[in-house]
Amino acid sequence: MGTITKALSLLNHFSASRSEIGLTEFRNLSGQDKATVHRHLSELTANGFLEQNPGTKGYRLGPAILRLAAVRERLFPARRLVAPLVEKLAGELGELVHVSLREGDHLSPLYHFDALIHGTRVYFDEAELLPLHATASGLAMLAFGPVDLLPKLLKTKLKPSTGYTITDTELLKQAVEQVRNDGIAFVDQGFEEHVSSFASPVFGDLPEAVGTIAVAAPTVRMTEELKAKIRSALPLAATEVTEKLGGVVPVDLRRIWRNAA
Amino acid sequence: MGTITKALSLLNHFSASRSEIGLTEFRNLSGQDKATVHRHLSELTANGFLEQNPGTKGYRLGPAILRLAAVRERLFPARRLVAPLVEKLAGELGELVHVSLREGDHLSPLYHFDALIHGTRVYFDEAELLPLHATASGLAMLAFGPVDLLPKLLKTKLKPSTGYTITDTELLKQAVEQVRNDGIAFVDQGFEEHVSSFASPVFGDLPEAVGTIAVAAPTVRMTEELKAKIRSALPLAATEVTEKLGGVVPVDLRRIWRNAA
DNA sequence: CCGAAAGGTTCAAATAACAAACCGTCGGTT
DNA sequence: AACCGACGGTTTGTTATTTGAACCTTTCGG
Repeated sequence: MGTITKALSLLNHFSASRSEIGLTEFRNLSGQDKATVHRHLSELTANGFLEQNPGTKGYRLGPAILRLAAVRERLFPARRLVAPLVEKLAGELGELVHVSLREGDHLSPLYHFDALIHGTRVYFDEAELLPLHATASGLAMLAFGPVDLLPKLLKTKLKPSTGYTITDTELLKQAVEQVRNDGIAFVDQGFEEHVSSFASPVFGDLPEAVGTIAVAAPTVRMTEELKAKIRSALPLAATEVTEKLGGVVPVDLRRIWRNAA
Repeated sequence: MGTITKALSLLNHFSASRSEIGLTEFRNLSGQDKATVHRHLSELTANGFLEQNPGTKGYRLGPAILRLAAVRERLFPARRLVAPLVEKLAGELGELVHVSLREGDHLSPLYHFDALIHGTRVYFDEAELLPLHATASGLAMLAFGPVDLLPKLLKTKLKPSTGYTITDTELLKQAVEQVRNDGIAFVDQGFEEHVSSFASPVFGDLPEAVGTIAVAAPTVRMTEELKAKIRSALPLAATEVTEKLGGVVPVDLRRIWRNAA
């Protein structure tokens, strides 16, 4: 792991529930040396990616991130473009829908929306990176993303998120193969207990998935009826998102989706 | 300059007018070695801070930035908090108002708003970092920010943005001293030609400015009448922004502002 | 088919990471 | 008041990584 990756990985420890992190906590979370972590934190702070609370000495995300995000959204307004599509699908299905983009060997939430028509709902943290082997989105990404993604992932140890997470190499290969055939991924409680989800890939201008669109619902609500609705709606939504992002769905996948419908 | 700083500095070359940057262009902009730049770009890409256009091979800002920005805004919703105050002041004065936060030895725009009631208006790029010595915001920051900011800046060569930019050490010291006495900074065309601006500091919980609020107008519109309006309105706005950000205005500055009113 | 320009890759020499020990401060305890 | 442990931060000598000049590869216009 290079210096830059180590430093940037520190930023990934922030989430909705952890807004401020101290030096020792960073050391525990990252498993890196204290001196190294401190130098990285100092350098990130000097560049505005972090700022330090003068009272607690804790670090939090800095203003540089907002500035860059404004640039990114101005130049490539992905969030704004996909938002209406996500909201439409969430409304139709009455369940949580999210679009995520690949970020190295994880998926990074871009936008999510929950119609909030049910009492129970799926908690979704836009700060959290999604693992590839534990989520429906991840399987869709492995099946249709860059070819070296699956081999590379199989070389690492697959960490279980729940008791249902696929951690076996062979099973994962089979699951990905299944998704390649179906054009849609289904995972039952692989990432969060009592949550099941479907996902389909979305594409850029190469025939290689850049992200996914997914529907997640509490497992108890995931009836055959809802599954059928999702299976018929998701490919269309994935196509729309792909088009909004300026990409094209590869012909073979388009055929799979057409035959399924 | 450390590895991390070099890598993160690459991100600062993006702006509204430069959305995609190639390897050679990065090398020219940053002055660093091509191999180094390439490794940095690869590592930033692997972490989702950049993504590569497969067609042009150019790099653009990646999805990780959006994800982190969402976290930052959720945890510390500075943008959302100051927006109404900025818009209010912009409406009252009929000119561009912006709030910026310090990011190392520059200022980083947090939010800006222009009432758009005039035909000509000041162009403001939220992607661009503001230099400390050339802008009213910068002088306000130097006058009321961390004590080592001015000495450190004076050790570097002051780059002129226009023919009016202060580049002389002594003149800059005097200008900052003036701002310390007035509690408000005025700069005439120091950063952009035909644009004049006022700025006052905003504070965090330490008696040390964390950012500024500024009004910019075309020089031709900057009449004595407008100047008087700005001088009376800006300290109030700075106080309000400071309070929104959970900070306090130091007592001595509060006295200066009260006496001026 | 050439040459130029761009992206990308190699291998001695500069630089940063690592581990462990150390300093200063804070809050609570005896 | 002396003691303790936890935390942020710094230092030092050794080890590993990064750097940068040169080299290779691909693309594209003439």
